[in-house]
Amino acid sequence: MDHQSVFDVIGDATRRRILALLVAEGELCVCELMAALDDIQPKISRHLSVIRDAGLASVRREGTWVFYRIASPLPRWVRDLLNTLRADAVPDLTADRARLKKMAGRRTRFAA
Amino acid sequence: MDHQSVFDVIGDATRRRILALLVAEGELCVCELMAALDDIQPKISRHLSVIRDAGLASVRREGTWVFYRIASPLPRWVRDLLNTLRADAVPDLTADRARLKKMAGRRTRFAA
DNA sequence: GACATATATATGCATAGGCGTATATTTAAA
DNA sequence: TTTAAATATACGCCTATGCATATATATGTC
Repeated sequence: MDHQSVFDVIGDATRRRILALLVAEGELCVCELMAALDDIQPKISRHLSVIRDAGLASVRREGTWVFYRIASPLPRWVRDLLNTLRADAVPDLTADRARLKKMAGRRTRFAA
Repeated sequence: MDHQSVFDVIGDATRRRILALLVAEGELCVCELMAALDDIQPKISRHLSVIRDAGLASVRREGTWVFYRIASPLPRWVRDLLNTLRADAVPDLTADRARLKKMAGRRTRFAA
């Protein structure tokens, strides 16, 4: 676990929004993150790869969907750092969670 | 308190070393930080101005010396963030504190 | 005022990193 | 095996930022 790369990850606002959502919601797929952040797919995907390469998230594939979650276990200082990414530290988080909740047809394949 | 500028501050390794020292030691002047980090004055000074401009440190002048300390009060999330800058998150901290302790003629003017 | 100490800032350079667009890959279904 | 959906990557562009060096600005002493 490289220290600088961890701080590089949380230095970007989009990545903080993603991490804050993963901390708050657990596992999310790329399309859910697109809906929550209201942003385009390549951007979300590229930031996710940065997060993953730093060892902060792990990936699980299910069909065409790819689910990301906070990696575990993590060093204590990294967990502490991620736990600071609450709504006061990431102001977009509240709106992002609201958009996620309203996401049309969310995980319909599971329901079917 | 601008969120991005706070994360910009802690994104730099030198600034994390400075902040970690201020959290651990309290008030320090520029020359003490130069000794602790074993680095040149303009570099330390420039990083200190970034830290100060972000509202994370406050300044007190005493003769030719300028002392920096962690600003107060700070929003909870900022305090939480700064409190993660312990020795596990800032590996240089231990060596930096050791150099500070050994600093020749530290604060002789106070002793005199 | 002249000088020394401590600190701050300006300048030019080099590099890193984020963005949008386009395209590639993977998986499932028909 | 063609098609569609979901995700990943490549490319060129632009900006931001850190660095070293040089210089400027206090502050105190003689």
